[in-house]
Amino acid sequence: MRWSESFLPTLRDEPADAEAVSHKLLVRAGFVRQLMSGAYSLLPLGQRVWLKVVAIVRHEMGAIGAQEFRLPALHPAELWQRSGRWTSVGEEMFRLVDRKGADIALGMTHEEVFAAIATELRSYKQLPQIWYQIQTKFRDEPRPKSGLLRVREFTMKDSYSFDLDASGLDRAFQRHFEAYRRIFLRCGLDTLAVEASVGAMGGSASIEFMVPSAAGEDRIACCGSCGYAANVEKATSALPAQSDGPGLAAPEPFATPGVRTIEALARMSGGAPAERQIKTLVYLLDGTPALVLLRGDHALSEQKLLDGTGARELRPASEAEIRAALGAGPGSLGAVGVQRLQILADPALESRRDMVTGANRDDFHLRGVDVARDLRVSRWLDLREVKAGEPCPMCDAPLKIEISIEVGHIFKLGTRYSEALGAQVLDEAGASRPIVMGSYGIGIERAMAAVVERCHDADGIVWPLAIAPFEAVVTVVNPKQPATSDAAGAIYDALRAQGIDVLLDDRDERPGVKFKDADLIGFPYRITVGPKGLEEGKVEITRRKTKSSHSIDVRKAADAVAESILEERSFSPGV
RNA sequence: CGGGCCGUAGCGCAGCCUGGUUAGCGCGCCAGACUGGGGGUCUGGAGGUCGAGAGUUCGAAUCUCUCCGGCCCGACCA
Repeated sequence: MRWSESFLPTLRDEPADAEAVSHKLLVRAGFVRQLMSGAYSLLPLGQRVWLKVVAIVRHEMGAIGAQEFRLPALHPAELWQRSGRWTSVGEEMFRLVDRKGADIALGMTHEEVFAAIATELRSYKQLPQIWYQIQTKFRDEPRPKSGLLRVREFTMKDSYSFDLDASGLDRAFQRHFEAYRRIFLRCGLDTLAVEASVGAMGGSASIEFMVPSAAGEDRIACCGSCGYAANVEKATSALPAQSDGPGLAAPEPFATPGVRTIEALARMSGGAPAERQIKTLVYLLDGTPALVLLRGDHALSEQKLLDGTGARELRPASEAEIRAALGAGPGSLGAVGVQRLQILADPALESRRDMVTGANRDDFHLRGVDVARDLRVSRWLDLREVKAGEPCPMCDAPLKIEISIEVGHIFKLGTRYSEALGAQVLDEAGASRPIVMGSYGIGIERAMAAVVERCHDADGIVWPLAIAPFEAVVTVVNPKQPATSDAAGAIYDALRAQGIDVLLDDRDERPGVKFKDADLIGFPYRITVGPKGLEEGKVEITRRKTKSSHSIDVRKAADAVAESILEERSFSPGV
């Protein structure tokens, strides 16, 4: 392709307000344009990258025996009502009404539709199956942000596995795990596979593929020593055992005027350090109030509370609701003597003695509380959010917390959707069994943006060869001179003849403009053809990644670049 | 949904507080000239419902109200 005949608009200015580096670069270098909040047009350069990522995904999905489908984005409400998600997903689903008055959804994921097709499976002999598609998803995000990283319309590769039993699911899950590793590696992304909350998707286990980046929205806890890694929504840590004194024969109230916080009680004379306090929170779980107990210096993970209780919805109780439930305001709450409410407690409190907690009477606390003796804990649940520096649960090395972008997520779903939609097969014994499903997703545009977040420098994007919009650019320094333009044209033709994805920058621009644009867009190889070099029969080859360049005989340039590119292409990542 | 900010040429912005010629600037764009290895110089030019509507006023980009759109922080998030 000749640049002079193409629409490849680069900009001098960055978009205002944008925070994410990838977004600024993708706009400036002419890959994307915003249409509205959360909806982006891919320009020719963006589409080229998109197609290359998709090609890698297709290749690796094919390699694990997956078959490609193409499902509608328009879904009948009835299908989502059958799984129960018509109501449970809430406002995140785009909904519309057709001319006949029927409720329609724009698909945000396709468990229901694939499960509906899977009802045609009749025999265990037809299993296992892995089905996938690459298709547009619609999610009415409350806050789209950071360019392509969080949008309302995007492309997802979503696949679904169908097996007779849990061990079959384990195999499909493992295959996806390995395929995802390869996909991201081939795209130039080092991902961290982390244990994650299954969230509203349901199921027994899930793993997220995370790319560490400040532009991310998830925090993950990881151990540099043993490799343990988990989303903070799921992560745990080992805590040193606390040794408590014998305490008192019974809890003893004491006045704490004006003390409303853990810190204030820790500072007060006669108070107690945060790790000797019991933090009492009141939450409404699907509308029912419950007490949530944590050590004073620990923070609640709402996702863990959600996952641990199986509640569909949760929110902190209002002050009025707290008063109605416990008879005191926040700051003086405790679980001692509470009979009617469910009490959920974090294991860090187990068998602690001589603790301090609120007395359910304004401006009073209790000391000498013995958890086992004085509290009627309904359930022990891991509720604590891990903090950086706490010991790894596997090896005790200190954990790090990293901000990351979620580029892929794989779920062991189980039979939730197959039962809801009636997808079952007869097993060897002739018994009907619901198909065991898994679901697996990759956000294509988000992966593209994640690559840019990771691969850029002060001058622009540094695309990995495998997904660069072009593998090379031939920059003609003075295209008006027949000698340079002919030499550049010959190199361009020779590269194309060898199957190299090459762009000819034959624009009538100053050299500096072309070099800046080439760096901004991020072509992995640049061949500079100009009068200075040609006087000696030379052209220059520059690697974007290293900014290193060398002169080479003009007749050898095309072959040298082609050879280097073909060699780099053949790179096939291990797992 | 709560908090903050912003809509003026393709992009980035000034002007608004204190209403008053023909609404400006930089980049980009078009024509021409000089130029030609890291966003060059000069000359000439095109391009605007000042987000929309209503109001106040002799007069509104500017003041008031309503609405729409966008960004950032938080909440939320498969």
